[in-house]
Amino acid sequence: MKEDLPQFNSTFSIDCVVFGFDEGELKVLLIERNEEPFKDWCALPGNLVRVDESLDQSASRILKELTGLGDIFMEQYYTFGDVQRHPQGRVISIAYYALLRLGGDKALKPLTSYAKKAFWKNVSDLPKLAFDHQMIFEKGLEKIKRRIKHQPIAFELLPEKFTLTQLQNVYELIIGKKLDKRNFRKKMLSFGVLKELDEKQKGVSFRAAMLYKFDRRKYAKLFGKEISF
Amino acid sequence: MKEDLPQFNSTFSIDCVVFGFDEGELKVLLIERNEEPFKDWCALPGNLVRVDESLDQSASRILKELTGLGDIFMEQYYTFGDVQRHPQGRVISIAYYALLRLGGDKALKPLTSYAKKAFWKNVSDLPKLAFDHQMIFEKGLEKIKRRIKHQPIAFELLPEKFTLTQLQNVYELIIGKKLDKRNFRKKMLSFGVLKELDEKQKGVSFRAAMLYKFDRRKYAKLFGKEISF
DNA sequence: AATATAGTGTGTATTTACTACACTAAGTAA
DNA sequence: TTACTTAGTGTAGTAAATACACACTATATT
Repeated sequence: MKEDLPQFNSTFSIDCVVFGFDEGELKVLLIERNEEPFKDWCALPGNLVRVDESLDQSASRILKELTGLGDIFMEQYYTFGDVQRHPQGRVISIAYYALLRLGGDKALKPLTSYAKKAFWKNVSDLPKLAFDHQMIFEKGLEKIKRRIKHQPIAFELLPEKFTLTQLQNVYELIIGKKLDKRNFRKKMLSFGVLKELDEKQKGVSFRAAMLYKFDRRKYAKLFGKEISF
Repeated sequence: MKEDLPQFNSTFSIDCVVFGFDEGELKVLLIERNEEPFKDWCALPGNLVRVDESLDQSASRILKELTGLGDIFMEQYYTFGDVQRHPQGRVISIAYYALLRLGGDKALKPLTSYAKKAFWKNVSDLPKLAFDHQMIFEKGLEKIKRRIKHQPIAFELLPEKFTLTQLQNVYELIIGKKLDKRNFRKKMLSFGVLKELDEKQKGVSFRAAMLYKFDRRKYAKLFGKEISF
């Protein structure tokens, strides 16, 4: 059974649920497998953990190979270890979610070196996934839904400079309901973690909105006070 | 290196942070190791995962061996995988916390079949721990601190029947600050997940308090509404 | 028997946070 | 210059969280 797997000293793998926000949609990065098992199926990007790397390093490596980017916001959230989850033997998978800035300038395309095909899919329109990746995805989505309510992770999905409307869109998408614009702004600004820039949105065919950025210093000063929606 | 370890097909282990509440203190269950490495050191209870059991099953088994009890509240919370964390080779450890009803009647003693010694220690007074167990413990404590603010896990630390004062004690201990008694009661009762019994505390040298129990049915009906402190 | 202690049990006023809601201003395109 | 689209703002009512004061019960100590 195990002989089919590449030679690493143990069989644990990392799987990543990579979220991105673009064109008002929440997307997730999938690959198409070109090996058995589940050849030609869609799957979450992942790989075996090498003997000489930590779990976080392994996840970073996978993301780097996949996107070409380093320094991506990423967190381990659960480990899946059902006996039957991999048809060729016992493989335990440590799952990470990652949040990626897609918006605006550079429309990020996954690298083809990593897999035959890699592409963004709207979270509300996923194909069937290989292994137990459906479950891994769902648990990941649930986690960021919970987390966004208490911690400032929405910014990780937006470009450096963003408008309050974009920010609100991210919240609405992830939480899954509409928010009142005035209340949203009031509350968001009241946390004091946003910096208003002297700059406006460009290239839009209507009144340009003010740009803001997330101010990590100010956030650090809050020290545990919750930002919550 | 790896040859020193027992023969399981892969080297994953489970480590458990078992919390208990007794005599107004939050305690954690430790063992004294009687094998190398870290012979005679204190450590968190844990064991290797068997090929034919899932992670949850493995954690349940360890808890059963340790306490003799089944059906313990327990949750996986993080996986530790630094390359150097085990001196004899690469061992990835999946960490669980468990909450145990110690209070009142049966003062739970850990079974000696599991380890030479096993004992309860006050969380604020821990000895040095083997491996990276200090970190595993700290992360576990952090997790339940967070969780108790949003989900009804405090009940898992109390006997079936408990008083509101006991419940408040648990909250204060875990959250780490004093709460106003009247407000605590009002808020706690307003969630509607407690059932007042026709029964009072016994064997106390002062006015006996009303007993309550947590009503799982009512809680299930809330469906996502948060209980929060 | 008096007193100190430690716990239960209720009521109310104040402050704070949440919600609902509609218009004007600015920029673009035709 | 007009039509269109999105940005941006304030207030009032309601609900929730907090802070606070007192009365009652039972026991232990002197």
